[in-house]
Amino acid sequence: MKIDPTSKADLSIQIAKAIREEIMAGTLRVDDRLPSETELCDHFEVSRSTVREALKRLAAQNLIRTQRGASGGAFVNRLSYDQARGHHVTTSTLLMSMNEVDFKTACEARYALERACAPLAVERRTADHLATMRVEIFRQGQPGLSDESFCDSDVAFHRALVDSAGNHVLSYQLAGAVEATQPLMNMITFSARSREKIIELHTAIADGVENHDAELVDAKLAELSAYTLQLSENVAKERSKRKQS
Amino acid sequence: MKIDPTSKADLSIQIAKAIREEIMAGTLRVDDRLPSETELCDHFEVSRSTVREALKRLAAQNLIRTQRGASGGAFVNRLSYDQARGHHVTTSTLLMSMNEVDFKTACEARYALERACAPLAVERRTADHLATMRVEIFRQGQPGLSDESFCDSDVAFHRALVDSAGNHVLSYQLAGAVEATQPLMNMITFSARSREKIIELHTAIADGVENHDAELVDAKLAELSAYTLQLSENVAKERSKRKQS
DNA sequence: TGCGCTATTAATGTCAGACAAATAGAAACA
DNA sequence: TGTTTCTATTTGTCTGACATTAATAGCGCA
Repeated sequence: MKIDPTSKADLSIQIAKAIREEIMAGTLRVDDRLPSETELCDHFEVSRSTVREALKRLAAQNLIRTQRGASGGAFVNRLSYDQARGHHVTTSTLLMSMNEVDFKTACEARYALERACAPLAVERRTADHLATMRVEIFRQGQPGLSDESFCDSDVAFHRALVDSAGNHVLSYQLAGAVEATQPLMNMITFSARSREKIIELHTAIADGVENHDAELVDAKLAELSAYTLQLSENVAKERSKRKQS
Repeated sequence: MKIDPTSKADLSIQIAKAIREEIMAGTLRVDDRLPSETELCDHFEVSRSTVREALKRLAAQNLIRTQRGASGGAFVNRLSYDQARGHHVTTSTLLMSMNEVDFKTACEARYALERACAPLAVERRTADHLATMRVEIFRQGQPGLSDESFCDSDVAFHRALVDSAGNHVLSYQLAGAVEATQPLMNMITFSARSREKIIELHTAIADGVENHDAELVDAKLAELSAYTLQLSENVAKERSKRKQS
């Protein structure tokens, strides 16, 4: 646990790295207390500001949490699925918006992954998951629902589908793919007719999950993927038409 | 872009959040320069240390990069796939080790996702991907290879498989699932016989990808998944036996 | 004119010391 | 014994200073 003062890298980066490696190696375990800021200053022979900047870096990754007061300090944080999911979604969303990922690529990735959940979902789905899916389908059919709310409900539906596979790790990994496509989905205007079609597919998927029919779920997800893609292409066409005129 | 000084949350957290939201909303775009630290101090009415801690938080998420010197400053960073992948792998690994994810769950998630790539991989694989896969298979057959190196090669093989699907987003999402299982895989001792079996399956997969045979790839991945799981169960049995004696 | 060196300047990185605020635990007290 | 107060410890914030880096303008000189 040492740093190289001659290195070009900023001291706070080096210190953060040193501590991060101790956490990943298991030398520092969940809920262990790190030395106090003053002790870290002594150890690394840097000022308190530098130590603090290093700790903030770690806190930004949810690796540590801090507490004030006597017997406070910085503690190794247990990374929860929720925290990790939130991070993953943020990063995925930014990655896709900054690199101008086209709808086709995003859509393809999303449905490929979702279809991977189908066999597990039909096997393990609980009444809770089914209920959530049905509720969201109902919401989607409400008249006067904004496009944005429709998309929100869509995400909730798909999240329930993914969760019904009963595998935390899978749910976490898919959150990025599913939720990060939402901003792209929000750019699509869903006509009453297209909503009807989507609801029909959602219903078929929910039925398939309920009846342990993996093949049906897979087929309907493929259809949904193709249909979503087609809608996005229509939007693209409309836009280029408007540009010309 | 304001903060609430009466809030309980730390100022540096609030400031980081405010700036992060501007980036996510697109108000601040890639390569835009943020105001200098001094200007941010004036704007948020806090000290420079506080502003700096906020910036370090954002830097830890690769959202900004900083440059010294005149015309330096903090710039909105374009999140690269590599950076995002690195983050994702780190987080996934920690998530799995801290929450004591069992091998079965991790393995199931990993292979479910990998099988989702198969149809795309057989369609789009390039000569490069195939060559990488063959090279790794060759490495895996070298005598005297340590278990760790064998696992490294295994990861490289699977990464090539995933990449051959030709979808950046998919590759990014799967990196977490594939690479984060490596520490768990490293706990398995691969006998000469089990290595032989795995190499056989890898070869069949590579053949399937080369010959555009999605069904074969899918089947062999399923076999590989089952076999890996079986190996891990043997390890678990051995361990419990040793405990009793 | 055009090239190369230097000084300036503006920005981040680091340091030092102070005070504020929170909190747990000890001490004093009813 | 229960409650309050005090104290010590630790993180959060502020202030001001200097170090380091790097772009740029200015200057001298061929």
